[in-house]
Amino acid sequence: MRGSTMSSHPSSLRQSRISVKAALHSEREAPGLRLCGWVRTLRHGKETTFLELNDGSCLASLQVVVEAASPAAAEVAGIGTGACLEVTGDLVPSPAAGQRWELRATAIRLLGGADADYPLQKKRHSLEFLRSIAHLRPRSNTFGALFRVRNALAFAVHCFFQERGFLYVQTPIITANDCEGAGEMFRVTTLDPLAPPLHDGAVDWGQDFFGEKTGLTVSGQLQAELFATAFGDVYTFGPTFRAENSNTSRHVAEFWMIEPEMAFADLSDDCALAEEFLRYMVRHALEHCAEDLAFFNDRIEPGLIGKLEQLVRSEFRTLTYTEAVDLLRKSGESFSFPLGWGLDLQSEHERFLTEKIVGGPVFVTDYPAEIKAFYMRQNDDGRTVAAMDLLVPRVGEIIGGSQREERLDFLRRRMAELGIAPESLSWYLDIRRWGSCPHAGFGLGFERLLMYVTGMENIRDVIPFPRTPGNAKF
RNA sequence: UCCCCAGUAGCUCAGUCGGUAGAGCAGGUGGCUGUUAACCACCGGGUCCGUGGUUCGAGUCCGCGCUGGGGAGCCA
Repeated sequence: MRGSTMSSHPSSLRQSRISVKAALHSEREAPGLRLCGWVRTLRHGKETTFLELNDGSCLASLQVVVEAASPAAAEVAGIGTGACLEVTGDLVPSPAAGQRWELRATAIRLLGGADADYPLQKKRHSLEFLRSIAHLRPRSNTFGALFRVRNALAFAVHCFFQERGFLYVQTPIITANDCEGAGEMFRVTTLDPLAPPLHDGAVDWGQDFFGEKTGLTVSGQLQAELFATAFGDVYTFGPTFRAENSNTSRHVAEFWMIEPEMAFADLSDDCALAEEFLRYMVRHALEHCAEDLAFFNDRIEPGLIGKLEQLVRSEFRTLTYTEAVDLLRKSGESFSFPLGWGLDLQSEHERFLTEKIVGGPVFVTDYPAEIKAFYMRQNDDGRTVAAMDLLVPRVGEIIGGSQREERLDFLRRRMAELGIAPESLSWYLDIRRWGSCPHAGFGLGFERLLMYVTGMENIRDVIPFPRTPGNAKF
């Protein structure tokens, strides 16, 4: 730092400041504390002004008491909700109900004012409105709680895998595979959109930056498989992109996916890992995010904590696809979509399975080969593959995985049936050619996990700045 | 992309049979009060999403469009 104009520069603030969370957890009175944060609400009186200061360190705000006689009073005279303050004062037991500690201000400095147009008011706002002010919604109770839980679970993902010896691999964001069948890709190109080079009337992708047609990844799985055949157990955790024109509460164009891949593992190992993973995430949230989860339990999904505690204790059910279809048939429920062996389970079927028949998470395994991807291992019955979906109430499919086809001839035959050119995936086939091994993995949508853990019902409300068709604001 | 619903003050909403706009919160002023979604009184605040039509007259009825939400498909 240089220059006398920086005498009140932020670094000195930073060194002396303590968080609201630390203040609220204090064991004793503490004079001369300094805090910085944003005013959630304030109540002016003749003798006293009360304001609630929140700095995102926890859900609760700290009540700051400003006596009219104090020099701090002048500074808060004209401020409104949303203003940013530096507050110095003494932490003392609060004489009134509602909070254990409060800060009696001795000095206040306005760092950033907020006028009456500040959109976040001290009232309940709709999630739709908050979505339209995504740059400000982290300052609300719901989104404050949400992004603290998101942070805790992102960290827990790494803890879980690192504790078990999985290698974290960063698979590419830009990729040339477009035959995975996982969804439409966003195109990545440096060609002039108004005058692309042409060859035989079509765009000549050979002249593009990478010398071939490329896009943003729809899955890191194929590359994770390559690493699994060198390191055994690996995982990815990164952004994933789908250019589908999906308009639902469960889909976004950019999301974060967790994809473990295990060598020397079959489908039951895969299910076991998924179950252990989900239980670990939920236990981590219960242990580290108690205050925020209590908020979600009260305001977002009544019974949420009970549901999560139940999940930690119970074993997940597993049904084969064939059993699931039978159970749905025998349920007597009338569905609007047809049900039959060989047909894909519709959302209404999946929801009925997990919410009504099982009443909790359920694996559905061994789907007909025709409705699943080319890389899934073919079962001995000749008509099903070793696939699994994990379904949970309210969210639906949260995990999709499989044992991979490790037998070169089986994989080649399946690709030929589906018209996938072997040259385009020669490296993928090479893994089966030299030192192939049984392996399995799954993909888990991080945002869907957050929906399940917090009870939030729209995926756009569990990611900082959601990307959906027609919307890439912020 | 398809089906359904909605759009009125900064926010949440009401608005009857088609007759020209209302409340609470927020803001301003004053009062009162260890308050805590504070309270009381008064004041300011409107492109009724846009556009075209029906009508003497449209927030209200009809067409088209835009935006948002719910559901479906695709999936994580």
